[in-house]
Amino acid sequence: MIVSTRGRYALRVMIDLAENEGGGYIPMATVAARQGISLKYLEQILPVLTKNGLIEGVHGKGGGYKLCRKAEDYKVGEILRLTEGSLAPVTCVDNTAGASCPNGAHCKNFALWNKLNDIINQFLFSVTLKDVIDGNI
Amino acid sequence: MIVSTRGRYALRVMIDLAENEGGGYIPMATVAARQGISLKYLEQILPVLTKNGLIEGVHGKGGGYKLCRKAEDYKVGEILRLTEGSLAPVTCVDNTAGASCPNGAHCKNFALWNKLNDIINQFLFSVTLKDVIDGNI
DNA sequence: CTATTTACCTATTGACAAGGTAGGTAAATC
DNA sequence: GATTTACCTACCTTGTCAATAGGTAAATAG
Repeated sequence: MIVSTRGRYALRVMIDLAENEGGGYIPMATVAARQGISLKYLEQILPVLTKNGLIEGVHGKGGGYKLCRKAEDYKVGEILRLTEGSLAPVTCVDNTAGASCPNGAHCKNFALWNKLNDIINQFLFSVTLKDVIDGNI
Repeated sequence: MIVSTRGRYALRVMIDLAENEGGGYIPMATVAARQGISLKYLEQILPVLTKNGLIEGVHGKGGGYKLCRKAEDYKVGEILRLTEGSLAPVTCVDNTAGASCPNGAHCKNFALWNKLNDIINQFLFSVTLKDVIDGNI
């Protein structure tokens, strides 16, 4: 699997925030209930999105989360890469842990995995959050 | 990860068999040594390839393995799907265990995952074993 | 100022797969 | 009959997935 529940849930949260935005902040408990996802689990997935400026979180009563940009200004790949850590389809091309294959230059399969990685990234970084919401795939 | 060592090793074995073929059968111990892969591990990866007619295995002295077709007649995706079981990038579109999402019709993300799955398959089933050997990627 | 609401942080857990190791059996050849 | 090879079954260790649990800190309402 390239995308686990972490990335899938994050995407659903972003879509939920986009579809229900009305200027104010939306508590994560509301989103969790609406989406049928464990609040506690969501709470440990989201911080990476706030730290990287995709969403804004405000404490206290009246607080919650809000998108920082318009839906068309988010690439799906951006959301997934942050929450998943890596979108590499095979360890050989996974650079996140400096783990990419040292033998890459000599391996006949390396070009194959590299191309596969490119294709996946090109797709995921071409689709916006708005595209998903509008069913524009 | 979409492709684990099972698929990667299988691909390397197929390439090794293609590059070293000379009419006879090649013992897996030879391939394992050449590729630096555990023989015991390879032995439990290969049976699915013989059962599905990709390679032929012959017992006893002078035996070993041999490709059944020419290198240009194998699709990389074929080898990987058999050894990995599934190439689905996300459980939502994984049909191998009848596990594909029952809510697919209503889920906004389903189309996204479906397209991603299509793109990956289209690529892997367009590349042949010969393409990999020749660096034609 | 106090109580409440919310985000945010840090373990812990159970299930499962990945990546092997180990030890054998059955078939074919010399 | 001995050796070579494929083939089969069980086990093991490590790590990740998907949560659960129990808190702390900040902000607001009253």
